[in-house]
Amino acid sequence: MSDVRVRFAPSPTGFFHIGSARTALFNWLYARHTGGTFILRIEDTDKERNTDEALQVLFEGMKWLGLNWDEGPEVGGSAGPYFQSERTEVYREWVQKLLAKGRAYEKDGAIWFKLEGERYTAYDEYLKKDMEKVKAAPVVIDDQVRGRVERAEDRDFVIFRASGEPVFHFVNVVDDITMGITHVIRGEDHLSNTSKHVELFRAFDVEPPVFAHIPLILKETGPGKMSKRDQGALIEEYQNLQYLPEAVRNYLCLLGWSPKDDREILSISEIIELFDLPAINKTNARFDAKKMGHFNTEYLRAMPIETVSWLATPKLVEAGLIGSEFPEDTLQTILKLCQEKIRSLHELSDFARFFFKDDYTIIEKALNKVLKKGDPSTRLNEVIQAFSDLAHFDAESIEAAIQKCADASGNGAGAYMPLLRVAVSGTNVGPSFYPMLAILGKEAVMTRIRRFMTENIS
RNA sequence: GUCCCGUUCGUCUAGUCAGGUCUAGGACACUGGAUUUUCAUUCCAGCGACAGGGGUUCGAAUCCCCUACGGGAUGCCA
Repeated sequence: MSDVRVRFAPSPTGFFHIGSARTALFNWLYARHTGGTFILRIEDTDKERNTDEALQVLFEGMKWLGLNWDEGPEVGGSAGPYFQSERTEVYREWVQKLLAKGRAYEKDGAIWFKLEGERYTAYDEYLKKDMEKVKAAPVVIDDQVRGRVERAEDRDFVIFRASGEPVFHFVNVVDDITMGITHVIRGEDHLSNTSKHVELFRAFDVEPPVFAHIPLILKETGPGKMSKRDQGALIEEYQNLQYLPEAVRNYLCLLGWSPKDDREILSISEIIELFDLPAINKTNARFDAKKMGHFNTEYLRAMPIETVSWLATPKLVEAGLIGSEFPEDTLQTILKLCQEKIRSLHELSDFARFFFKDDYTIIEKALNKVLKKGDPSTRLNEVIQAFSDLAHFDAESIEAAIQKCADASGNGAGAYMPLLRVAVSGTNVGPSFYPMLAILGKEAVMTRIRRFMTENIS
């Protein structure tokens, strides 16, 4: 156990943004790497935006990604409460310290933090008016990611609104002090705010924590950072797509960090061991949905069939394809065939439907393609004949039977396989062909071929 | 406007701190080929980058300066 204490401090907005998730992840990784403590603190000072559902989205997203917290909501801890909405007394007490020291003052009903330095008035281009400015000494931070960064604040800023509610910069610093935070790992969008925060730490006579500002995640196309409206920006989307959380987490780790060798698929324990602050990139990373999908596919393929079955069963039951008593060994045989073909679990119900149900739809395009060449009825009648002679309907026998038809007609097996596949599964894309027929069984295959002929070949 | 941060294949990145082993490596994507007498998988190959300029040096992707471009901040949002 080390004395490292890091925190993830989201404000509940009703969605879990991929950038926030990555910030949470990096904090969690650092805590686990150092044997420190990972704290979850809810920054809900903006009351209107906070609802219980919003909180649940956050908690569920964190848990889904495997980011368990050591202190915070639900688990408690000695530095609580962990909701800023419940820390009003703490903030009142701490703002008094500044007031007493003359480092804060009231104006327009709000409380302002007072910078130290020579004062003058100057026109502000951004605010488009004259403002009182301060020649404050520059703040220097030794950022673990970006190195030495120097910046000077030049205006007093509000720490308590006229409404009586404290402002982000203030509560952030007070909480980091009272919760004993040693390392602040957050998005680069806060880098410019850090001088405000360091000014506050100093005004409280507290040594600031170590800072590490991580790069942002940019939208896939177009300018700017990922916004909640962009495709793939929300963790909920991956949950809905039934992506594997390990895959999402692995991809997120690699957005702004790398193990410094050619490895990409890494177990979480390997990542925990290798992860460190100075190894984080300085450059913003652009989100890539295809690469994210690639990780999911890799993880899915590597998954033990028992796990695939365990994950897939509820989905298949929900889709009405199987009952809960479906034989496990048959299910696993089917899933094994599907596992190597699908890219994500959410494709499974559609992909495997024909294994369980006769009501699969025949895809128009596939049908036309397959009916266009040769003489489909003749081919299928040959197959029916060949199959009816089979004593054992296993993959090898089926292959031999088709081969026999192909040899006899001189057409090649290519004239039979796509046609048969459409007849028994409705599509020209699917699992490995011969094993697939074997699982379906002779009776079902024959019935489906006959039905196909009467319904689709005039 | 001002301030802060950044810039290697289309994208994620290795290499930069400790200059030569870099005719710049890997992955995703894309293109082509082989395998599968189907679709997919797999395998192989190809395409493809040090933002530009100046300097330091025997030697620069790597160090310094300038420019350009990108991102962020500049709220009584967080």
